[in-house]
Amino acid sequence: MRLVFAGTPDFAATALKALIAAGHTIVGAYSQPDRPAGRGRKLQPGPVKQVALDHEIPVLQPETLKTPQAQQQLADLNPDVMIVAAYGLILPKAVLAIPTHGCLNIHASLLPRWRGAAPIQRAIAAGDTETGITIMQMDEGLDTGAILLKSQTAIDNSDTGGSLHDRLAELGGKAIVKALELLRKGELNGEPQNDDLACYANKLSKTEGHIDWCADATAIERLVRAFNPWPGTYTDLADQRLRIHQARALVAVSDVPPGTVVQRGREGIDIACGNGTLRITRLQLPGSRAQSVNDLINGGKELLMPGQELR
RNA sequence: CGCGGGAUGGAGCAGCCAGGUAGCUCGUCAGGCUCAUAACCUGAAGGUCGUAGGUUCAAAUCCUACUCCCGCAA
Repeated sequence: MRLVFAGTPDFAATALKALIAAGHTIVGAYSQPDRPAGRGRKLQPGPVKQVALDHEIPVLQPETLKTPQAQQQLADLNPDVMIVAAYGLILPKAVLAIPTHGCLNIHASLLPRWRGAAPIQRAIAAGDTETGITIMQMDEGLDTGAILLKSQTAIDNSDTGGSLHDRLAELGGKAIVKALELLRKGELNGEPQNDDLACYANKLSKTEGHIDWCADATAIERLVRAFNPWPGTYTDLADQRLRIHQARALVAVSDVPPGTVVQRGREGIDIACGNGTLRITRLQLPGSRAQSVNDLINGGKELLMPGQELR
């Protein structure tokens, strides 16, 4: 089969590598145009582009797929299937119809739950105990297409956005390879989604990572895990912004206002929350890299002393 | 040329502004105390102060360039 791949970040690159390893022929790889990124704002190729270049797969980076020219370009590749994973561009109806078997999407949740941009982090933040990968036949809606294949994994309470992302990326690669195998045998069948069970995973923003100490400690802990390593959670101490990398909720309740440091020790720094207490175990100071609370105390700085308040 | 912070034994930091003996909290190793310990006491090892130049009698410290790391912004 002639496959066209479309994706941009690491999650998609892992799937692309799985397809290549499974011996598939990729006749073209779509990826978002290089954007100025990082310090110095240099143009940087995304992970999918990098993998494609390494395997001498032609890379296409149109700004949009809405133009007739872009669509003709895809048609010229004469694809049987287009595999889409975290591409970031809308596929118009005309594009969905170009490949013989349409477009298959690798989505990082068990649809119809968590349709949208950030299903991995939203699942952790919501306290889900299970998530997975759905291979879906794309239609015009946002992650509304028929479900072709699911693969699940448990979320445990040490999972972070990063660890779950990596696990799901691997699962996604395996799932798409399996789906194509079923498609080849004519055994890939779709099942419509139950829209009543749908919910949406909104895009993550950095400001969402600003910890609200009035919230429940367990909810904050889940946010910290979900947003690690990106976009990260933070709080303000006086004029310094502290990034919180690791924390866990304690049941202990104190009578001080939420955001107040109640205890400071080598095992962690405890902060009063709206309900419960959050023990910060790993954090990052301005200009520095992430460090454990033990390291912070070794440094001798009188930061986060009991009684200080975080905002 | 986007803005700013940083690099000092294995870890986290102080010292730099006002050049002159390598410091602190840990870790490691050895010994001691103890029924015992991640606790306590004593001692030891371990550092080209990111790299390369410059100024100086003398540079971790002042000047220049470069490398790498971090935050913001994208």
